[in-house]
Amino acid sequence: MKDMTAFLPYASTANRPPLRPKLAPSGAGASAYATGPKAAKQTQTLRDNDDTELLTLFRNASFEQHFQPGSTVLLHGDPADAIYLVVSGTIRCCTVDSEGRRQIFAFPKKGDFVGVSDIDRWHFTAEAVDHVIVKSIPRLTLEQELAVNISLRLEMRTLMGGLLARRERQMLTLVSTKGPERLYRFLEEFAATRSGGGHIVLPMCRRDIGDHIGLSMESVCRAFSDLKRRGLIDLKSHEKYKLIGNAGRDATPLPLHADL
Amino acid sequence: MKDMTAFLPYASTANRPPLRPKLAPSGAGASAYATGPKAAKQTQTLRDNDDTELLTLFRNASFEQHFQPGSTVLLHGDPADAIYLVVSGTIRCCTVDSEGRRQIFAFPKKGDFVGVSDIDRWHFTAEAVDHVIVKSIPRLTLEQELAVNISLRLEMRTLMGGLLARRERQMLTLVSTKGPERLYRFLEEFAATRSGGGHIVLPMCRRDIGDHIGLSMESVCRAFSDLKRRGLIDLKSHEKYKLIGNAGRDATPLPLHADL
DNA sequence: CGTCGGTTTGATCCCTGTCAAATTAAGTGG
DNA sequence: CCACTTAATTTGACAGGGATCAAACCGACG
Repeated sequence: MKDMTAFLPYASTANRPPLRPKLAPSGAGASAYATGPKAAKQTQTLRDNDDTELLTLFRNASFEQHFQPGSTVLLHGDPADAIYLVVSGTIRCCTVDSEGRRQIFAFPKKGDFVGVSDIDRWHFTAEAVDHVIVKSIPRLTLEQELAVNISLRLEMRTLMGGLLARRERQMLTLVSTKGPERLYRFLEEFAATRSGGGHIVLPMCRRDIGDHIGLSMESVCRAFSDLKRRGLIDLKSHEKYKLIGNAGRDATPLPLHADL
Repeated sequence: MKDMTAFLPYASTANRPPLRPKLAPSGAGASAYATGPKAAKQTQTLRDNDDTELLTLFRNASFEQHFQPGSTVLLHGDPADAIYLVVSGTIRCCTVDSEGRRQIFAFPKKGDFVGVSDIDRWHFTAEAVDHVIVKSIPRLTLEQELAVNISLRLEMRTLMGGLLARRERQMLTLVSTKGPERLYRFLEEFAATRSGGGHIVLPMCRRDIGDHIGLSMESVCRAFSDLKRRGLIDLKSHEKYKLIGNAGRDATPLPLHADL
Protein backbone atom coordinates (compact mmCIF):
# COMPACT_ATOMS: atom_id res chain seq x y z
CA MET A 1 0.00 0.00 0.00
CA LYS A 2 2.75 2.37 0.92
CA ASP A 3 4.87 1.14 -1.96
CA MET A 4 4.76 3.77 -4.65
CA THR A 5 6.27 1.49 -7.22
CA ALA A 6 3.06 -0.40 -7.86
CA PHE A 7 1.95 0.13 -11.41
CA LEU A 8 -1.53 -1.19 -11.10
CA PRO A 9 -3.54 1.06 -13.39
CA TYR A 10 -2.38 1.42 -16.93
CA ALA A 11 0.16 -1.35 -16.91
CA SER A 12 -0.40 -1.22 -20.62
CA THR A 13 -0.67 2.05 -22.44
CA ALA A 14 -2.27 0.58 -25.50
CA ASN A 15 -5.76 1.65 -24.57
CA ARG A 16 -5.23 4.84 -22.62
CA PRO A 17 -7.67 7.61 -23.46
CA PRO A 18 -5.39 9.89 -25.44
CA LEU A 19 -3.82 7.22 -27.57
CA ARG A 20 -6.07 4.64 -29.15
CA PRO A 21 -4.88 1.67 -31.12
CA LYS A 22 -5.94 2.14 -34.67
CA LEU A 23 -5.94 -1.35 -36.02
CA ALA A 24 -5.60 -3.59 -33.02
CA PRO A 25 -8.50 -5.99 -32.76
CA SER A 26 -6.86 -7.94 -29.97
CA GLY A 27 -5.08 -5.00 -28.44
CA ALA A 28 -6.81 -4.94 -25.09
CA GLY A 29 -6.22 -8.58 -24.28
CA ALA A 30 -3.76 -9.01 -21.47
CA SER A 31 -1.21 -11.41 -22.81
CA ALA A 32 -3.08 -12.15 -25.99
CA TYR A 33 -1.09 -12.50 -29.12
CA ALA A 34 -2.21 -10.41 -32.03
CA THR A 35 -1.58 -13.45 -34.11
CA GLY A 36 -0.84 -16.87 -32.80
CA PRO A 37 2.45 -18.64 -33.35
CA LYS A 38 2.95 -18.85 -37.06
CA ALA A 39 6.06 -20.58 -38.17
CA ALA A 40 6.58 -23.93 -36.57
CA LYS A 41 9.71 -24.83 -34.73
CA GLN A 42 12.63 -25.70 -36.92
CA THR A 43 14.12 -29.05 -36.25
CA GLN A 44 17.60 -29.18 -37.65
CA THR A 45 20.37 -27.38 -35.85
CA LEU A 46 21.45 -24.45 -37.93
CA ARG A 47 24.14 -22.04 -37.02
CA ASP A 48 25.96 -19.21 -38.67
CA ASN A 49 29.53 -18.69 -37.75
CA ASP A 50 28.94 -15.18 -36.53
CA ASP A 51 25.96 -16.21 -34.45
CA THR A 52 26.04 -15.79 -30.76
CA GLU A 53 24.78 -18.57 -28.52
CA LEU A 54 21.50 -16.83 -28.01
CA LEU A 55 21.01 -16.24 -31.72
CA THR A 56 21.72 -19.88 -32.35
CA LEU A 57 19.05 -20.78 -29.87
CA PHE A 58 16.61 -18.48 -31.63
CA ARG A 59 17.54 -19.98 -34.94
CA ASN A 60 16.75 -23.45 -33.73
CA ALA A 61 14.02 -23.29 -31.16
CA SER A 62 11.85 -20.28 -31.75
CA PHE A 63 8.32 -19.52 -32.80
CA GLU A 64 7.42 -16.56 -34.90
CA GLN A 65 4.64 -14.21 -33.87
CA HIS A 66 3.03 -11.14 -35.38
CA PHE A 67 1.68 -8.11 -33.57
CA GLN A 68 -0.56 -5.37 -34.87
CA PRO A 69 0.30 -1.74 -34.14
CA GLY A 70 -0.60 -0.85 -30.59
CA SER A 71 -1.06 -4.41 -29.41
CA THR A 72 0.61 -5.70 -26.30
CA VAL A 73 3.64 -7.93 -26.68
CA LEU A 74 4.09 -8.50 -23.00
CA LEU A 75 2.40 -6.96 -20.00
CA HIS A 76 3.88 -5.73 -16.73
CA GLY A 77 3.06 -8.24 -14.01
CA ASP A 78 2.44 -11.19 -16.28
CA PRO A 79 4.61 -14.31 -15.98
CA ALA A 80 7.83 -13.95 -17.90
CA ASP A 81 7.36 -17.15 -19.82
CA ALA A 82 9.37 -16.36 -22.93
CA ILE A 83 12.19 -14.35 -24.40
CA TYR A 84 11.95 -12.44 -27.65
CA LEU A 85 14.00 -11.44 -30.65
CA VAL A 86 12.65 -8.73 -32.89
CA VAL A 87 12.60 -9.78 -36.52
CA SER A 88 11.01 -6.63 -37.94
CA GLY A 89 9.11 -3.60 -36.74
CA THR A 90 9.55 -1.51 -33.63
CA ILE A 91 8.49 -2.16 -30.05
CA ARG A 92 8.19 0.28 -27.18
CA CYS A 93 9.20 -0.89 -23.71
CA CYS A 94 7.82 1.24 -20.93
CA THR A 95 6.80 1.62 -17.33
CA VAL A 96 3.69 3.52 -16.36
CA ASP A 97 2.83 5.08 -13.02
CA SER A 98 -0.48 5.42 -11.29
CA GLU A 99 -1.18 8.78 -12.90
CA GLY A 100 -0.72 7.44 -16.39
CA ARG A 101 2.68 8.99 -16.94
CA ARG A 102 4.84 6.81 -19.05
CA GLN A 103 8.53 6.29 -19.55
CA ILE A 104 9.62 4.50 -22.68
CA PHE A 105 13.11 3.32 -21.93
CA ALA A 106 13.77 1.50 -25.18
CA PHE A 107 12.54 1.04 -28.73
CA PRO A 108 13.74 -2.47 -29.61
CA LYS A 109 13.93 -3.15 -33.31
CA LYS A 110 15.27 -5.77 -35.67
CA GLY A 111 17.99 -7.79 -33.99
CA ASP A 112 17.23 -6.63 -30.47
CA PHE A 113 16.24 -8.97 -27.66
CA VAL A 114 13.32 -8.28 -25.39
CA GLY A 115 12.82 -9.86 -22.02
CA VAL A 116 16.33 -10.94 -21.15
CA SER A 117 16.20 -9.39 -17.70
CA ASP A 118 13.15 -10.84 -16.01
CA ILE A 119 12.93 -14.34 -14.59
CA ASP A 120 9.63 -14.48 -12.78
CA ARG A 121 7.35 -11.70 -13.98
CA TRP A 122 7.72 -8.81 -16.38
CA HIS A 123 8.69 -5.57 -14.74
CA PHE A 124 7.67 -3.57 -17.80
CA THR A 125 5.25 -3.55 -20.67
CA ALA A 126 6.13 -3.98 -24.33
CA GLU A 127 3.83 -2.86 -27.12
CA ALA A 128 4.07 -2.94 -30.88
CA VAL A 129 4.63 0.49 -32.39
CA ASP A 130 4.03 -0.62 -35.95
CA HIS A 131 3.55 -4.10 -37.39
CA VAL A 132 5.97 -6.28 -35.48
CA ILE A 133 7.33 -9.74 -36.07
CA VAL A 134 9.21 -11.42 -33.28
CA LYS A 135 10.66 -14.82 -32.62
CA SER A 136 10.17 -16.17 -29.14
CA ILE A 137 11.70 -18.93 -27.10
CA PRO A 138 9.86 -20.48 -24.16
CA ARG A 139 11.43 -19.57 -20.85
CA LEU A 140 11.82 -23.25 -20.04
CA THR A 141 13.86 -23.88 -23.15
CA LEU A 142 16.11 -20.99 -22.30
CA GLU A 143 16.61 -22.16 -18.74
CA GLN A 144 17.45 -25.67 -19.88
CA GLU A 145 20.04 -24.37 -22.27
CA LEU A 146 21.42 -21.98 -19.64
CA ALA A 147 21.97 -24.92 -17.33
CA VAL A 148 24.36 -26.59 -19.72
CA ASN A 149 25.71 -23.82 -21.93
CA ILE A 150 28.38 -21.77 -20.25
CA SER A 151 28.87 -19.44 -23.22
CA LEU A 152 25.19 -18.63 -23.21
CA ARG A 153 25.39 -17.76 -19.54
CA LEU A 154 28.19 -15.32 -20.21
CA GLU A 155 26.26 -13.83 -23.08
CA MET A 156 23.18 -13.27 -20.98
CA ARG A 157 25.19 -11.60 -18.25
CA THR A 158 26.89 -9.38 -20.80
CA LEU A 159 23.55 -8.47 -22.31
CA MET A 160 22.04 -7.53 -18.98
CA GLY A 161 25.13 -5.65 -17.92
CA GLY A 162 24.97 -3.68 -21.15
CA LEU A 163 21.33 -2.85 -20.57
CA LEU A 164 22.03 -1.64 -17.07
CA ALA A 165 24.93 0.50 -18.22
CA ARG A 166 22.78 2.00 -20.94
CA ARG A 167 19.97 2.85 -18.55
CA GLU A 168 22.32 4.54 -16.15
CA ARG A 169 23.72 6.62 -18.96
CA GLN A 170 20.21 7.44 -20.12
CA MET A 171 19.39 8.73 -16.67
CA LEU A 172 22.23 11.19 -17.00
CA THR A 173 21.12 12.59 -20.34
CA LEU A 174 17.52 12.75 -19.15
CA VAL A 175 18.33 15.21 -16.42
CA SER A 176 21.37 17.02 -17.75
CA THR A 177 20.54 18.06 -21.30
CA LYS A 178 17.83 20.26 -22.76
CA GLY A 179 15.03 19.17 -25.03
CA PRO A 180 16.52 19.76 -28.48
CA GLU A 181 19.78 18.06 -27.58
CA ARG A 182 17.97 15.06 -26.15
CA LEU A 183 15.97 14.78 -29.32
CA TYR A 184 19.06 15.11 -31.45
CA ARG A 185 20.81 12.36 -29.53
CA PHE A 186 17.81 10.13 -29.91
CA LEU A 187 17.63 10.76 -33.65
CA GLU A 188 21.33 10.12 -33.90
CA GLU A 189 21.10 6.87 -31.99
CA PHE A 190 18.08 5.82 -33.98
CA ALA A 191 19.82 6.62 -37.23
CA ALA A 192 22.90 4.66 -36.20
CA THR A 193 21.00 1.43 -36.60
CA ARG A 194 19.40 2.34 -39.91
CA SER A 195 22.24 2.34 -42.35
CA GLY A 196 21.82 3.87 -45.78
CA GLY A 197 22.08 7.39 -47.00
CA GLY A 198 18.40 8.06 -47.46
CA HIS A 199 15.84 9.51 -45.13
CA ILE A 200 15.08 7.60 -41.96
CA VAL A 201 11.49 6.78 -41.14
CA LEU A 202 10.30 7.22 -37.58
CA PRO A 203 7.70 4.57 -36.83
CA MET A 204 6.61 6.08 -33.53
CA CYS A 205 4.52 9.16 -32.89
CA ARG A 206 5.54 12.39 -31.18
CA ARG A 207 4.08 11.33 -27.88
CA ASP A 208 6.14 8.15 -27.90
CA ILE A 209 9.27 10.13 -28.58
CA GLY A 210 8.32 12.52 -25.81
CA ASP A 211 7.82 9.72 -23.31
CA HIS A 212 11.21 8.40 -24.30
CA ILE A 213 13.24 11.58 -23.91
CA GLY A 214 11.18 13.10 -21.13
CA LEU A 215 9.34 15.83 -23.00
CA SER A 216 5.73 16.63 -23.71
CA MET A 217 4.42 15.96 -27.18
CA GLU A 218 4.40 19.68 -27.92
CA SER A 219 7.95 20.17 -26.77
CA VAL A 220 9.03 17.38 -29.07
CA CYS A 221 7.46 19.26 -31.95
CA ARG A 222 9.25 22.42 -30.92
CA ALA A 223 12.51 20.55 -30.61
CA PHE A 224 12.03 19.20 -34.13
CA SER A 225 11.36 22.68 -35.47
CA ASP A 226 14.33 23.95 -33.55
CA LEU A 227 16.72 21.38 -35.01
CA LYS A 228 15.33 21.99 -38.47
CA ARG A 229 15.69 25.75 -38.14
CA ARG A 230 19.28 25.34 -37.06
CA GLY A 231 20.01 23.09 -40.02
CA LEU A 232 20.88 20.08 -37.90
CA ILE A 233 18.29 17.81 -39.42
CA ASP A 234 16.46 17.64 -42.70
CA LEU A 235 12.82 16.99 -41.97
CA LYS A 236 11.21 15.78 -45.16
CA SER A 237 7.87 15.01 -43.58
CA HIS A 238 6.82 14.61 -39.98
CA GLU A 239 8.16 11.08 -40.01
CA LYS A 240 11.11 11.21 -42.37
CA TYR A 241 14.33 12.85 -41.31
CA LYS A 242 17.99 12.89 -42.10
CA LEU A 243 20.86 14.10 -39.96
CA ILE A 244 22.88 16.84 -41.54
CA GLY A 245 26.43 15.60 -41.38
CA ASN A 246 28.36 18.80 -40.82
CA ALA A 247 31.79 17.99 -42.16
CA GLY A 248 33.74 19.62 -39.39
CA ARG A 249 32.30 17.78 -36.44
CA ASP A 250 35.06 16.90 -34.06
CA ALA A 251 35.85 18.59 -30.81
CA THR A 252 32.32 19.89 -30.35
CA PRO A 253 30.12 16.89 -29.81
CA LEU A 254 27.06 18.93 -30.69
CA PRO A 255 26.89 22.28 -32.45
CA LEU A 256 23.89 23.15 -30.37
CA HIS A 257 25.27 26.19 -28.66
CA ALA A 258 24.33 28.60 -31.38
CA ASP A 259 21.15 30.42 -30.58
CA LEU A 260 18.54 30.54 -33.30
CA MET B 1 35.24 10.40 -31.49
CA LYS B 2 31.67 10.69 -32.53
CA ASP B 3 30.53 8.51 -29.65
CA MET B 4 29.05 10.78 -27.04
CA THR B 5 29.02 8.07 -24.43
CA ALA B 6 32.69 8.36 -23.73
CA PHE B 7 33.26 9.56 -20.21
CA LEU B 8 36.84 10.48 -20.53
CA PRO B 9 37.18 13.54 -18.36
CA TYR B 10 35.96 13.32 -14.82
CA ALA B 11 35.39 9.59 -14.71
CA SER B 12 35.76 10.17 -11.03
CA THR B 13 34.11 13.12 -9.36
CA ALA B 14 36.23 12.95 -6.26
CA ASN B 15 38.52 15.73 -7.37
CA ARG B 16 36.30 17.96 -9.45
CA PRO B 17 36.78 21.65 -8.80
CA PRO B 18 33.64 22.35 -6.82
CA LEU B 19 33.83 19.31 -4.61
CA ARG B 20 37.13 18.51 -3.01
CA PRO B 21 37.84 15.51 -0.86
CA LYS B 22 38.56 16.69 2.62
CA LEU B 23 40.51 13.84 4.08
CA ALA B 24 41.44 11.69 1.15
CA PRO B 25 45.21 11.48 0.83
CA SER B 26 44.96 8.89 -1.90
CA GLY B 27 41.81 10.25 -3.42
CA ALA B 28 43.25 11.28 -6.75
CA GLY B 29 44.86 7.95 -7.47
CA ALA B 30 43.08 6.00 -10.17
CA SER B 31 42.28 2.68 -8.60
CA ALA B 32 44.13 3.27 -5.37
CA TYR B 33 42.57 2.02 -2.21
CA ALA B 34 42.33 4.48 0.61
CA THR B 35 43.44 1.68 2.83
CA GLY B 36 44.75 -1.65 1.71
CA PRO B 37 43.06 -4.95 2.47
CA LYS B 38 42.76 -5.17 6.20
CA ALA B 39 41.14 -8.29 7.51
CA ALA B 40 42.59 -11.47 6.12
CA LYS B 41 40.54 -14.09 4.40
CA GLN B 42 38.54 -16.32 6.66
CA THR B 43 39.19 -19.98 6.20
CA GLN B 44 36.38 -21.99 7.67
CA THR B 45 33.09 -22.25 5.86
CA LEU B 46 30.51 -20.32 7.79
CA ARG B 47 26.92 -19.93 6.80
CA ASP B 48 23.80 -18.54 8.36
CA ASN B 49 20.56 -20.18 7.46
CA ASP B 50 19.11 -17.01 6.06
CA ASP B 51 22.19 -16.29 4.00
CA THR B 52 21.94 -16.19 0.28
CA GLU B 53 24.56 -17.91 -1.84
CA LEU B 54 26.31 -14.63 -2.49
CA LEU B 55 26.34 -13.68 1.18
CA THR B 56 27.79 -17.07 2.01
CA LEU B 57 30.53 -16.44 -0.49
CA PHE B 58 31.24 -13.08 1.13
CA ARG B 59 31.26 -14.67 4.52
CA ASN B 60 33.89 -17.18 3.47
CA ALA B 61 36.08 -15.63 0.83
CA SER B 62 36.19 -11.89 1.23
CA PHE B 63 38.67 -9.22 2.14
CA GLU B 64 37.75 -6.18 4.10
CA GLN B 65 38.73 -2.72 2.92
CA HIS B 66 38.33 0.79 4.27
CA PHE B 67 37.75 3.97 2.28
CA GLN B 68 38.06 7.55 3.42
CA PRO B 69 35.31 10.04 2.56
CA GLY B 70 35.61 11.10 -1.06
CA SER B 71 37.98 8.36 -2.09
CA THR B 72 37.36 6.19 -5.11
CA VAL B 73 36.11 2.67 -4.55
CA LEU B 74 36.08 1.77 -8.20
CA LEU B 75 36.67 3.84 -11.30
CA HIS B 76 34.79 3.86 -14.58
CA GLY B 77 36.88 2.12 -17.19
CA ASP B 78 39.04 0.14 -14.81
CA PRO B 79 39.02 -3.67 -14.92
CA ALA B 80 36.13 -5.08 -12.95
CA ASP B 81 38.28 -7.37 -10.89
CA ALA B 82 36.13 -7.70 -7.80
CA ILE B 83 32.66 -7.55 -6.36
CA TYR B 84 31.76 -5.66 -3.22
CA LEU B 85 29.45 -5.85 -0.24
CA VAL B 86 29.04 -2.74 1.86
CA VAL B 87 29.62 -3.40 5.54
CA SER B 88 29.15 0.16 6.76
CA GLY B 89 29.05 3.68 5.39
CA THR B 90 27.55 5.00 2.20
CA ILE B 91 28.82 4.89 -1.36
CA ARG B 92 27.74 6.93 -4.34
CA CYS B 93 27.58 5.21 -7.73
CA CYS B 94 27.56 7.61 -10.64
CA THR B 95 28.21 8.31 -14.26
CA VAL B 96 29.75 11.56 -15.37
CA ASP B 97 29.64 13.17 -18.78
CA SER B 98 32.19 15.23 -20.63
CA GLU B 99 30.85 18.48 -19.19
CA GLY B 100 31.20 17.29 -15.63
CA ARG B 101 27.52 16.70 -15.10
CA ARG B 102 26.92 13.78 -12.84
CA GLN B 103 24.16 11.32 -12.23
CA ILE B 104 24.22 9.37 -9.00
CA PHE B 105 22.01 6.40 -9.64
CA ALA B 106 22.45 4.69 -6.29
CA PHE B 107 23.70 5.18 -2.74
CA PRO B 108 24.65 1.66 -1.69
CA LYS B 109 24.85 1.18 2.06
CA LYS B 110 25.17 -1.63 4.56
CA GLY B 111 24.07 -4.90 3.02
CA ASP B 112 24.08 -3.70 -0.57
CA PHE B 113 26.24 -5.21 -3.28
CA VAL B 114 28.31 -3.11 -5.64
CA GLY B 115 29.66 -4.30 -8.94
CA VAL B 116 27.37 -7.22 -9.70
CA SER B 117 26.65 -6.04 -13.21
CA ASP B 118 30.00 -5.62 -14.89
CA ILE B 119 32.15 -8.42 -16.15
CA ASP B 120 34.97 -6.78 -18.01
CA ARG B 121 35.30 -3.16 -16.99
CA TRP B 122 33.34 -0.85 -14.71
CA HIS B 123 30.73 1.18 -16.49
CA PHE B 124 30.42 3.57 -13.56
CA THR B 125 32.38 5.10 -10.73
CA ALA B 126 31.85 4.41 -7.03
CA GLU B 127 33.10 6.77 -4.35
CA ALA B 128 32.91 6.76 -0.60
CA VAL B 129 30.50 9.36 0.77
CA ASP B 130 31.59 8.94 4.37
CA HIS B 131 33.93 6.42 5.94
CA VAL B 132 33.16 3.17 4.19
CA ILE B 133 33.97 -0.43 4.98
CA VAL B 134 33.39 -3.02 2.30
CA LYS B 135 34.09 -6.67 1.83
CA SER B 136 35.30 -7.68 -1.58
CA ILE B 137 35.59 -10.92 -3.48
CA PRO B 138 38.03 -11.30 -6.35
CA ARG B 139 36.27 -11.62 -9.67
CA LEU B 140 38.03 -14.91 -10.31
CA THR B 141 36.64 -16.41 -7.13
CA LEU B 142 33.17 -15.33 -8.07
CA GLU B 143 33.46 -16.76 -11.56
CA GLN B 144 34.72 -20.07 -10.26
CA GLU B 145 31.83 -20.32 -7.88
CA LEU B 146 29.38 -19.28 -10.59
CA ALA B 147 30.60 -22.11 -12.76
CA VAL B 148 29.54 -24.74 -10.24
CA ASN B 149 26.84 -23.09 -8.14
CA ILE B 150 23.51 -22.98 -9.86
CA SER B 151 21.75 -21.18 -7.01
CA LEU B 152 24.33 -18.44 -7.11
CA ARG B 153 23.72 -18.02 -10.80
CA LEU B 154 20.02 -17.55 -10.22
CA GLU B 155 20.76 -15.10 -7.45
CA MET B 156 23.00 -13.01 -9.65
CA ARG B 157 20.45 -12.91 -12.41
CA THR B 158 17.76 -11.91 -9.95
CA LEU B 159 19.99 -9.20 -8.54
CA MET B 160 20.75 -7.75 -11.94
CA GLY B 161 17.16 -7.97 -13.04
CA GLY B 162 16.13 -6.11 -9.91
CA LEU B 163 18.68 -3.41 -10.58
CA LEU B 164 17.49 -2.95 -14.12
CA ALA B 165 13.85 -2.77 -13.03
CA ARG B 166 14.75 -0.21 -10.41
CA ARG B 167 16.63 1.98 -12.88
CA GLU B 168 13.78 1.93 -15.32
CA ARG B 169 11.40 2.99 -12.60
CA GLN B 170 13.84 5.69 -11.51
CA MET B 171 13.84 7.08 -15.02
CA LEU B 172 10.10 7.53 -14.76
CA THR B 173 10.18 9.45 -11.51
CA LEU B 174 13.08 11.55 -12.74
CA VAL B 175 11.05 13.02 -15.56
CA SER B 176 7.52 12.86 -14.26
CA THR B 177 7.58 14.33 -10.75
CA LYS B 178 8.55 17.75 -9.46
CA GLY B 179 11.46 18.54 -7.22
CA PRO B 180 9.88 18.38 -3.76
CA GLU B 181 8.17 15.10 -4.49
CA ARG B 182 11.35 13.56 -5.84
CA LEU B 183 13.14 14.64 -2.69
CA TYR B 184 10.38 13.28 -0.52
CA ARG B 185 10.50 9.93 -2.25
CA PHE B 186 14.23 9.80 -1.84
CA LEU B 187 14.00 10.63 1.86
CA GLU B 188 11.30 8.02 2.21
CA GLU B 189 13.33 5.36 0.47
CA PHE B 190 16.40 6.30 2.43
CA ALA B 191 14.49 6.15 5.69
CA ALA B 192 13.05 2.75 4.82
CA THR B 193 16.44 1.17 5.33
CA ARG B 194 17.20 3.01 8.56
CA SER B 195 14.84 1.54 11.06
CA GLY B 196 14.29 3.20 14.38
CA GLY B 197 12.10 6.05 15.45
CA GLY B 198 14.79 8.70 15.79
CA HIS B 199 16.10 11.19 13.32
CA ILE B 200 17.83 9.88 10.24
CA VAL B 201 21.26 11.18 9.37
CA LEU B 202 22.01 12.02 5.78
CA PRO B 203 25.65 11.24 5.08
CA MET B 204 25.72 12.93 1.69
CA CYS B 205 25.75 16.61 0.85
CA ARG B 206 23.09 18.62 -0.97
CA ARG B 207 24.92 18.39 -4.25
CA ASP B 208 25.00 14.60 -4.04
CA ILE B 209 21.28 14.53 -3.40
CA GLY B 210 20.76 16.88 -6.29
CA ASP B 211 22.77 14.74 -8.66
CA HIS B 212 20.70 11.79 -7.53
CA ILE B 213 17.24 13.25 -8.04
CA GLY B 214 18.09 15.52 -10.92
CA LEU B 215 18.09 18.91 -9.24
CA SER B 216 20.63 21.63 -8.64
CA MET B 217 22.06 21.99 -5.17
CA GLU B 218 19.99 25.11 -4.62
CA SER B 219 16.77 23.46 -5.71
CA VAL B 220 17.43 20.66 -3.25
CA CYS B 221 17.63 23.25 -0.49
CA ARG B 222 14.41 24.82 -1.63
CA ALA B 223 12.75 21.43 -1.78
CA PHE B 224 13.87 20.75 1.79
CA SER B 225 12.46 24.08 2.94
CA ASP B 226 9.30 23.36 1.05
CA LEU B 227 8.77 19.97 2.69
CA LYS B 228 9.55 21.44 6.08
CA ARG B 229 7.16 24.34 5.59
CA ARG B 230 4.42 21.90 4.63
CA GLY B 231 5.06 19.80 7.68
CA LEU B 232 6.04 16.70 5.75
CA ILE B 233 9.44 16.37 7.31
CA ASP B 234 11.04 17.43 10.53
CA LEU B 235 14.43 18.92 9.74
CA LYS B 236 16.40 18.99 12.96
CA SER B 237 19.60 20.14 11.32
CA HIS B 238 20.73 20.23 7.74
CA GLU B 239 21.60 16.57 7.95
CA LYS B 240 19.07 15.13 10.38
CA TYR B 241 15.50 14.61 9.33
CA LYS B 242 12.44 12.61 10.21
CA LEU B 243 9.41 11.88 8.10
CA ILE B 244 6.20 13.11 9.61
CA GLY B 245 3.99 10.04 9.61
CA ASN B 246 0.60 11.54 9.02
CA ALA B 247 -1.70 8.94 10.52
CA GLY B 248 -4.23 8.87 7.72
CA ARG B 249 -1.93 8.12 4.83
CA ASP B 250 -3.60 5.64 2.54
CA ALA B 251 -5.22 6.43 -0.74
CA THR B 252 -3.11 9.52 -1.36
CA PRO B 253 0.42 8.34 -1.86
CA LEU B 254 1.71 11.83 -1.24
CA PRO B 255 -0.07 14.78 0.32
CA LEU B 256 1.91 17.10 -1.87
CA HIS B 257 -0.92 18.74 -3.72
CA ALA B 258 -1.49 21.45 -1.16
CA ASP B 259 0.15 24.69 -2.18
CA LEU B 260 2.35 26.34 0.39
C1' DC C 1 37.93 34.51 16.39
C1' DG C 2 38.74 34.33 11.51
C1' DT C 3 38.69 31.21 7.62
C1' DC C 4 36.73 27.88 4.74
C1' DG C 5 33.23 24.82 2.92
C1' DG C 6 28.66 23.84 2.84
C1' DT C 7 23.88 25.41 3.22
C1' DT C 8 20.16 28.61 2.66
C1' DT C 9 17.76 32.29 0.56
C1' DG C 10 16.98 35.91 -3.01
C1' DA C 11 16.53 37.74 -7.84
C1' DT C 12 16.21 36.80 -12.49
C1' DC C 13 15.77 34.31 -16.82
C1' DC C 14 14.84 30.40 -19.68
C1' DC C 15 12.90 25.98 -20.60
C1' DT C 16 9.06 23.43 -20.83
C1' DG C 17 4.23 21.91 -19.42
C1' DT C 18 -0.36 23.20 -20.23
C1' DC C 19 -4.22 24.95 -22.62
C1' DA C 20 -5.86 26.29 -27.02
C1' DA C 21 -6.22 26.85 -31.82
C1' DA C 22 -4.62 26.12 -36.51
C1' DT C 23 -2.82 23.03 -39.83
C1' DT C 24 -1.84 18.81 -41.94
C1' DA C 25 -2.57 13.94 -42.67
C1' DA C 26 -5.39 9.91 -42.98
C1' DG C 27 -9.38 7.63 -43.56
C1' DT C 28 -14.36 6.98 -44.86
C1' DG C 29 -18.38 7.16 -47.50
C1' DG C 30 -20.91 9.02 -51.27
C1' DC D 1 -12.54 11.86 -57.02
C1' DC D 2 -14.40 14.87 -53.59
C1' DA D 3 -16.68 16.18 -49.14
C1' DC D 4 -16.58 14.93 -44.44
C1' DT D 5 -14.63 13.14 -40.17
C1' DT D 6 -11.11 12.15 -37.09
C1' DA D 7 -6.41 11.78 -35.48
C1' DA D 8 -1.93 13.67 -35.32
C1' DT D 9 1.20 17.37 -35.78
C1' DT D 10 2.42 22.09 -35.40
C1' DT D 11 2.36 26.65 -33.62
C1' DG D 12 0.98 30.26 -30.20
C1' DA D 13 0.20 32.26 -25.53
C1' DC D 14 0.96 31.88 -20.89
C1' DA D 15 2.51 30.45 -16.35
C1' DG D 16 5.40 27.77 -13.24
C1' DG D 17 9.53 25.19 -12.00
C1' DG D 18 14.04 25.08 -11.80
C1' DA D 19 18.88 26.71 -13.29
C1' DT D 20 21.98 30.28 -12.62
C1' DC D 21 24.28 34.01 -10.45
C1' DA D 22 24.92 36.16 -6.18
C1' DA D 23 24.88 37.08 -1.41
C1' DA D 24 23.94 35.89 3.32
C1' DC D 25 24.14 32.46 6.78
C1' DC D 26 26.02 28.72 9.49
C1' DG D 27 29.05 25.24 11.46
C1' DA D 28 33.60 23.11 11.86
C1' DC D 29 38.21 23.81 12.76
C1' DG D 30 42.79 25.65 13.55
